[in-house]
Amino acid sequence: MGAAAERAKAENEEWAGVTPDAARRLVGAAVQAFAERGYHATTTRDIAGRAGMSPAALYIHYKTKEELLYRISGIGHEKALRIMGAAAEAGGTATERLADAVRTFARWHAEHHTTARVIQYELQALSTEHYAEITGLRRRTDRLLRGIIQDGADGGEFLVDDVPGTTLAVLSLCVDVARWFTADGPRTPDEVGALYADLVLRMVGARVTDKNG
Amino acid sequence: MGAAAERAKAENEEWAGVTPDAARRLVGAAVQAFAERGYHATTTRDIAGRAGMSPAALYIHYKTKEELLYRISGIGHEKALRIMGAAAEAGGTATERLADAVRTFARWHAEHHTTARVIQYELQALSTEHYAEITGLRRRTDRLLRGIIQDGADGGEFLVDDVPGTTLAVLSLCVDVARWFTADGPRTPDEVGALYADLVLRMVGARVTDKNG
DNA sequence: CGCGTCGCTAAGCGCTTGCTCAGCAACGCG
DNA sequence: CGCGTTGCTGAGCAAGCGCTTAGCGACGCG
Repeated sequence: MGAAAERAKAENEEWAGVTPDAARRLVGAAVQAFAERGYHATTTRDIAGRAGMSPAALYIHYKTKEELLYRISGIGHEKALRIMGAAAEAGGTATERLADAVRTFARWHAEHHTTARVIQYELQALSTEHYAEITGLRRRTDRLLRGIIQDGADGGEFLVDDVPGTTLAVLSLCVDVARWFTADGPRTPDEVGALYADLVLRMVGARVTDKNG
Repeated sequence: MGAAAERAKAENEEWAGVTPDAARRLVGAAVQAFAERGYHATTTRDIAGRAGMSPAALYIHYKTKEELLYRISGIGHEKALRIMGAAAEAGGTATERLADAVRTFARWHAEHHTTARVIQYELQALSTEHYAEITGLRRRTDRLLRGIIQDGADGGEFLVDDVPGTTLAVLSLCVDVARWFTADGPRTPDEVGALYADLVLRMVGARVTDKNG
């Protein structure tokens, strides 16, 4: 299986929850198009074309183009929230949980940079109601990360002056991976995750136990 | 002078090099509109309206809507490059230069978050030639920052495993300020600059000389 | 005054956009 | 077989887009 085929398969699995098949193909096509050109520069004809359909077929599965973006945003942000939740609720020290959170969160933004770019940078195109709903998911993700950092600061593992500010910076750092990451760059998603986990542990003043300790 | 008037004045000074007056007003209007809605969602009628003109007047000063974005991107990226250059070429230790670079660079992205958002997140709307030109400016900014970090690593001031990766992360952190910063948030641009300078010094393993040392 | 120039506007052109609608082939069910 | 349902297409509508063009009032200059 070639690299392109593998990527297509991974992208298909990402939207496994979307049925029927045509609706899933449309979501995949929309993510690609939105990530490449942006929401407003993408036409419904383009999306339908990529999914192998006529423009009219799109409207059987989605009421509007904005609904497609909303569905993508919802699924993507829920996945991001689950990743952060898994790390926050795992056992271990605050240092271990923070490293795990940043490693998996940053890695996901690299591996799924197409989806991540759409859900992080095209939010403003959502309707007011949908925007508010998605913002709620992001606030929950933020709270989980802040909880880990607060734990570490309270327990003396971390040396942090400004917990909300540091949380914001860490989240910002991970999210922005979606902007610059490309599959043909020099770094794999795993490497990005490892690098970022290391950098963030330094940011919070955690004692690093590897070669830099 | 009210806050809004002060902001308008600051925005006017930002484009002082653009003449005549009508062309400058159009640039200001375009920056606001692009930052709010994005390039593709902004109409030439909207830009002209904000500048107090008819749609046709825009085309006396700029050949296309894209040229407006190109001018804004050029001026903005040159300013960003100058900020990074001033810090890189100043005297002092690598630690001092890095702190200065991050403080001023992050602060500019907060203070001019409207402009910064446009030049950092609407680049893909540029023509191929213009995009290449702007990318050149960004590479120069990147090289300046990498130089500082490399100096600190070589001289033993910093403990950095991956200089290009760390440079990328620092730049990404500062740039992303433009995405989340709002004037009505809890932090001033100065505070963002100070916080980010502290966080970045920790990332590179610099010895911190203040209360955290 | 006469006349060209400059900055601008009202009107609108050609095109693309998001979206709709009538109709059609395939299918399941009695 | 008959018939409704499902998933889709070809054609196209109203609206809005970037951009153009003809022309107008204010001004400087001789």
